[in-house]
Amino acid sequence: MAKIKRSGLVDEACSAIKEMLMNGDIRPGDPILEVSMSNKLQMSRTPVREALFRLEMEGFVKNIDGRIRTVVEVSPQDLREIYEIREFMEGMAARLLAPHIRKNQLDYLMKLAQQLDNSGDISDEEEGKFHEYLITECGNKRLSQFASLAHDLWVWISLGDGAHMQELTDNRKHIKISHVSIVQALADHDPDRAEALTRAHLVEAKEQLNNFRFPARRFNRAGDVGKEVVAKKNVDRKSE
Amino acid sequence: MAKIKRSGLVDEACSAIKEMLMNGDIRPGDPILEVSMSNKLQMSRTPVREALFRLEMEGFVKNIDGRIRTVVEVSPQDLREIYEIREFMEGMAARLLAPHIRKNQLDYLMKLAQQLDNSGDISDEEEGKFHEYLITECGNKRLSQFASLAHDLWVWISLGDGAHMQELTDNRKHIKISHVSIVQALADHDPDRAEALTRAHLVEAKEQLNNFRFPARRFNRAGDVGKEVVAKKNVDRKSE
DNA sequence: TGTATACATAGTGTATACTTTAAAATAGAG
DNA sequence: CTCTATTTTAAAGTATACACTATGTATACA
Repeated sequence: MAKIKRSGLVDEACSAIKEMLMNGDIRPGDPILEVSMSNKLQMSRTPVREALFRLEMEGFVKNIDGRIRTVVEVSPQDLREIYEIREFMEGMAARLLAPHIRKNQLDYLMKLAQQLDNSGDISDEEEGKFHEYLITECGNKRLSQFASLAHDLWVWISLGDGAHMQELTDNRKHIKISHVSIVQALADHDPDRAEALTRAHLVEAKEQLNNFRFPARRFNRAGDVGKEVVAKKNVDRKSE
Repeated sequence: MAKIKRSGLVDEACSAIKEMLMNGDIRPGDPILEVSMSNKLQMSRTPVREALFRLEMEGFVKNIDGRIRTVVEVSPQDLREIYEIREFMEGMAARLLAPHIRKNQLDYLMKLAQQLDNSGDISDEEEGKFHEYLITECGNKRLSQFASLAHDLWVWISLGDGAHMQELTDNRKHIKISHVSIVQALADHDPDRAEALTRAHLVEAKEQLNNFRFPARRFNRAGDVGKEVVAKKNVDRKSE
């Protein structure tokens, strides 16, 4: 019997570190050292190393001078880039989906869209579901992969400033382009309209974001990076 | 002064393997074993391993059952996906570039575009330059990165069937949407037109491709994969 | 002869020891 | 006292040894 169980630790390390990122245990600018991380995760450097490489490719970690790895600090520029990519990717997904979309897919999307449009209180999860469904069903694996990566990054960044995102959520109701209209375009097998509406929907959302000022630095750290390296070494628990 | 020279071998391994791919020394379906590769490259498994992970993320290598890595076999589906991504990415790049494009950028592009449109004999390199310039100058680093990756993949795939690509080149002249018209849209700072034309240009090129039938398997291997593992092993033994 | 089980093998996953490098600290000279 | 050169050191890069697992093969038994 094929037991596909290989390569456990690197996946484990990867998701553990991602969780630390999501929880805010490690924050932008924080150094990530192979040894201390491997201690923390109770494994050797090797799988941690690989996990860090992966996270680096995925955009969570950077290697500024080729020496010490740190959690990336998200600039307004980065935010813009990631949002732009979402716009295009999801627009593309809608376009690709339009010609071939099946009835059960339409049913699922329409149900979700109606919920989203009618409910004044939109949860990020529900909203995410809609957009993610377009991505995963579009039929282009590579696109799905890259877009879901961009999505993960976006989620992480969003977590960095809860208050900001709250304001955004409160103002989702002002978005004029409805989810239902997107689904209708899909139902009509109209790629141009599907793409245009999806993208416009996200552009509107972006403008909402802009109205509420992107913070210049979304994760404000009190400490200095250089100092923190030393502190990290001496006692991993000391954070302030 | 600071000599940024770290992590030499993994880069070396990466480009060496990529070159093997480009040269056709290793072909789709061929197994890639860490040990034999590290012997071939005169280095230990560790950097080779990392290089292979990177190449796997980049889409050149796959790990079918979680055990043995092989060079990916490009299906027509894959081809379609990669081309689709190019379409959207380059369209996106043109859109992003349009509002802010500078005079010297326009000058460069226009010169190139005129060469491309006038010359009946279009080299892939020249054609590539134009599209790559859009990508690199669009101002979205992440897009650039992903798109240039897709570009590399495309180049590799293209190399797999010279004859096919020759036919394509011969028929470039039939493409109706000129490069100059794209540059004009950029000069007018018209994002919609820039995007639409760029994408349409690539769609046309794709249709040319379709006219000449995508081969179902672009790299026809005589041997069987399983056999080749054994053969490879024996050869390596001999060389030692 | 066919099937199941045990053993051999080969290849990756993981740990660890060793090497290199760059940054920080310290000492020495101006 | 400051600036530079040298030593120290910490962290990543690299090599290698070891562990685990799946697959293939051979043998024994039905």
